[in-house]
Amino acid sequence: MSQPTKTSRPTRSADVRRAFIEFFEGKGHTFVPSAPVVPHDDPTLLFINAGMNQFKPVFQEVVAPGSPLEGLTRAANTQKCIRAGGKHNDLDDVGRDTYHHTFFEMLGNWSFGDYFKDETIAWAWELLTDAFALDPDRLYATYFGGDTAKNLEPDHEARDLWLRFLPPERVLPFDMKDNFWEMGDTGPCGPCSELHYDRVGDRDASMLVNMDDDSVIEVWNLVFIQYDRKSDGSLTPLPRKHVDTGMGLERIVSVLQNKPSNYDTDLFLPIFMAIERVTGCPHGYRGKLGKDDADGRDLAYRVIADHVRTLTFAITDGATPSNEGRGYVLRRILRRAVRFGRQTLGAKPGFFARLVPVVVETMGEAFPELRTDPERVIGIIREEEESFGKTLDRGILQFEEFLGETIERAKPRLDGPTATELAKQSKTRFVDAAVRVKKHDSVSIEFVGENGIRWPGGACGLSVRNLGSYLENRFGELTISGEDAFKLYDTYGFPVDLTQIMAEERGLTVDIEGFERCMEEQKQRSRAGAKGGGDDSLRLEPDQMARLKRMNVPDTDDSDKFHGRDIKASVKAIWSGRNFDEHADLTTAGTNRVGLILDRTNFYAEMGGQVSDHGRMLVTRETKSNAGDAHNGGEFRVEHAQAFGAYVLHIGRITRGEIRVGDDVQLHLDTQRRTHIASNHTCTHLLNLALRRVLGEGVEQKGSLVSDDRLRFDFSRTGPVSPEELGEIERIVSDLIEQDLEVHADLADLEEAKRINGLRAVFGETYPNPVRVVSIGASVEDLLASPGDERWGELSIEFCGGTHLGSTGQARAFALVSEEGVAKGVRRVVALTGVAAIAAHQAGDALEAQFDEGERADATRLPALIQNLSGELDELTLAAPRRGRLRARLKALQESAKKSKKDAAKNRAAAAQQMATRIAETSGMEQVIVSEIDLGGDRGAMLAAMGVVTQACPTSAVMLLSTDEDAGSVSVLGASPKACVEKGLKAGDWVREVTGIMGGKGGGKADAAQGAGREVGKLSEAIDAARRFALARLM
RNA sequence: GGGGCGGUAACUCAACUGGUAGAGUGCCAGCUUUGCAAGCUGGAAGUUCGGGGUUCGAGUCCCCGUCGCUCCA
Repeated sequence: MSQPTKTSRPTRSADVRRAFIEFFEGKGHTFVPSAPVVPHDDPTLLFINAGMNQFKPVFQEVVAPGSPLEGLTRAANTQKCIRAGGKHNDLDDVGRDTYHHTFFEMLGNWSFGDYFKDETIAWAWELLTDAFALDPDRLYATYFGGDTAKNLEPDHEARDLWLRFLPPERVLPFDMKDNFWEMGDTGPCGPCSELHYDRVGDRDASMLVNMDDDSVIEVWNLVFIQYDRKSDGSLTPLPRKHVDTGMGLERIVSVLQNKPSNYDTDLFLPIFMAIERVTGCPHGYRGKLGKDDADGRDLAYRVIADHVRTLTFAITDGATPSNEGRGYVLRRILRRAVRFGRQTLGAKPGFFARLVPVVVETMGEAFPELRTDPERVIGIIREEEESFGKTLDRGILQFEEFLGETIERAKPRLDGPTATELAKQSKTRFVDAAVRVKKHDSVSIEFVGENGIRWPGGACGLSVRNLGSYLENRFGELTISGEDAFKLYDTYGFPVDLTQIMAEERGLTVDIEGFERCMEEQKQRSRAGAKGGGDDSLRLEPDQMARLKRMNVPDTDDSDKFHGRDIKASVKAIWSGRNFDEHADLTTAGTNRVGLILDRTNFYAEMGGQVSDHGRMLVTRETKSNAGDAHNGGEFRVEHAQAFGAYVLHIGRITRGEIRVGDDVQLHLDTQRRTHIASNHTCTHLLNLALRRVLGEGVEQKGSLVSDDRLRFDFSRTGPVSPEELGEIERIVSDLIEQDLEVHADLADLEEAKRINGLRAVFGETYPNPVRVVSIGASVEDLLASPGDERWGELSIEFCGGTHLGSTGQARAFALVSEEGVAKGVRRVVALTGVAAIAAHQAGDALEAQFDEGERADATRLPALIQNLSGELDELTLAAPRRGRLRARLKALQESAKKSKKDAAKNRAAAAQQMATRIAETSGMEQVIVSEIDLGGDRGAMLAAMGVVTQACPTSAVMLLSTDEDAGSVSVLGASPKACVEKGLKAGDWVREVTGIMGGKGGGKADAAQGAGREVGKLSEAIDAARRFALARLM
């Protein structure tokens, strides 16, 4: 008995999204746009997998000052999520049911220490029954029923709040597994409460809740974060309680549209239509599952639709398919989709990339970032599809080889061609295009190819006839070993089930258990390897930060981090990595590193790609309580400084005496290091500007590292940067240094600053307000006075919190030292400044001089010179443009060296030929020719001579000996024509015998052999022995 | 982070337990042929990814590096 709708129910997915957000905006929530699915700054997370990810710092109470999250108490949004690769989701399940996805949207509302269970539950009820107009009789609520073993009370509070809206029989308790949420082993956690919806209605479905029944599904999970779990397992109530809710958009839309499956909604139907069009599959999506979907066609539709969403979003947000980390997850997802498309739907190569536009079209309004550069996404996917095709081709060849070996093992001898030969013949047919038929014996094999990839079976046309039954008749059942199947998978990326299909078509089976065993071993190995490297860096986990707060340790005041002068501060805490200690000294701390927290600091902590300052701390006044002690003047060497939330941890070693909490210390920066860092940082900005000038506006910063000895800058760009362009970039930066422009840095209002013409900000980065603007060549004041001024477009203006030079001239010099690709579409340059840059330029000058000399040098000296120059060219730190030029010159030198070497060889060969002709003439038709020849150690020439002699005297056994005075050895070559071999003279034995006499070794084949003797003096003895040996055999 | 496989002529790939680096395609020249992805003959083209080692001798074996592919974490 559904009541009349108070509000008209939203049905289009776009309306559902909007209605949800507007509902919560109406309840005082701030709309915070979805974070990118690729968490660039969180290496522990492959992808954003829940709405709360971007709010983690708020829950952990570690929001950096000035962050957009600061002061946030209520938020709502729809968050794009990817679940794949982690423990959460098995990729293979996606598409087999109606609700697993690798990509989905999570609608959510949050309270950060603001409202709690009462409002959360009331609003959830109001949204579903009023704004979404769902039938209240079909809703069931669950709450946490407590856990006696863990000493946790049932959440009666939530239960009672539900009873305001629902009868008791539809408010159900569940255990830890279903209704208690934990982020990790430690940290914030708490009970949760879920809303479930009965798709059928007019019944009591309470027994079906949480039973994995397709008709009764969870639609909304409300998490009440009220505890903090300590490392010892105990729970303490949080001072500030939070709410985190999540409602899967795909699922709620299916409910609102009255569809039995997420895939039957308007989120997927347009994609299905596009798949039908792009694959040319004659049948559309039917929505069948499992047994009803016998040919797996609907499964394929679902897999492809899900995966194209994932790939489109992930690539848009900056990830790329690759062979490691999250890139690898993407690669697997893409390949899975491509295989389903090609195998089941008969799609043509490149079909998957053509699905990107439909995703952009349907989702572009909610997620405008999709529209920025869809061509890039299409390009990356297309390339990846193509390389997958190559992988499969290689795998097919390898499969044929293994197949041959398998058959060979089963029955070593065959009449006619061996099975291996058969497989090899068929292999060449694979590589050829179109249709070929190979006939032999009773075997007829037909392969039909299609633009590079040949799929076995069905739709795409590869069929192998008769081979299977032929083999079966001859050998009975054959099995491809687990090792072979695993090797195909492990080394060539060839999917096992494809191996199975191909084996079956040939009447073979695959040892799957053996395969699994190999797989398990591989996993063991990887895990063992992963444990090796321990991370010994000192870190402050959220747990410890909370503890510092309770110890009343104030946030570190870092407002002195820019000026670089010494300051005084006092020690507030000492972190050993395990405990907060009262003191640390040489003996207790030993060589271990400890972390100090001060009330204020002038150290710049590692941030935004800039490394931290180094320096020293000297105890100036000891704490009164210990004034009597003899712990005079402690000294601490700071090797690293890192910010954790609002605390700056100074990491380093005690170098003298002792440091206690409460001590006053003098902070002394390593100013030389700081200057180097500033120089590299300022030049990074100049470089950014120069890159944009030379390579165009398409240059987007993708990463940056500023350290004391170099700077590294990654940017978007397809294809390498030419040496000319590099030279131009280097010149522009050098010019800007030459001009000695003043560097300005000031805080500005974020919105105002964003309007400045020519401002560079990093894509996807969030900036605090007020934001620090670093401008080179114009004061921030001037910029803000007329933000639209065209002149600013020519300047370097960036949001940046780093340390910089006072003016560009202090950098003194700049040298680009390398340029390389780091990922598809991303290039990396490394550069030096200051003395290091000057040194690089000087080294370049010196090397250039050597080149000048080398180009005038005599041909005989050239090889040695080239070796030397090429070594230096690789070893020396040089400016990249110059390196490019010198490489070209080296190439020219090598060419000319090669030419003279070839000429020399030709001359020697001519000489050798003359000598050889004379030998042949004087020897006549003797059966055995043993002759000394004067060719030094030049084996090539000797071989040429041997060729002449054997050609002139084809029936003679020939041995040539040449003394190499320099090396003190005698090279020996022997040749024995077929007739002589048959009589028992094998060239290998002959040479071995002769070289043995001269204290050397040698060997070879029966018809030709070579070796060398060590004792030049025994040459004539050896020659006599050679004759005797040969004649004895030939008698 | 831990494994597996690979890098040879412009391209695609051969080369057995270490023993004179080859084939097809393409290129160049000539011939034949007045046409279309034609035929014949000849030719040029190699730092076998870089460096070190073992060896009488290394494309091949060992070590280091580099690049590509691939699996696992």
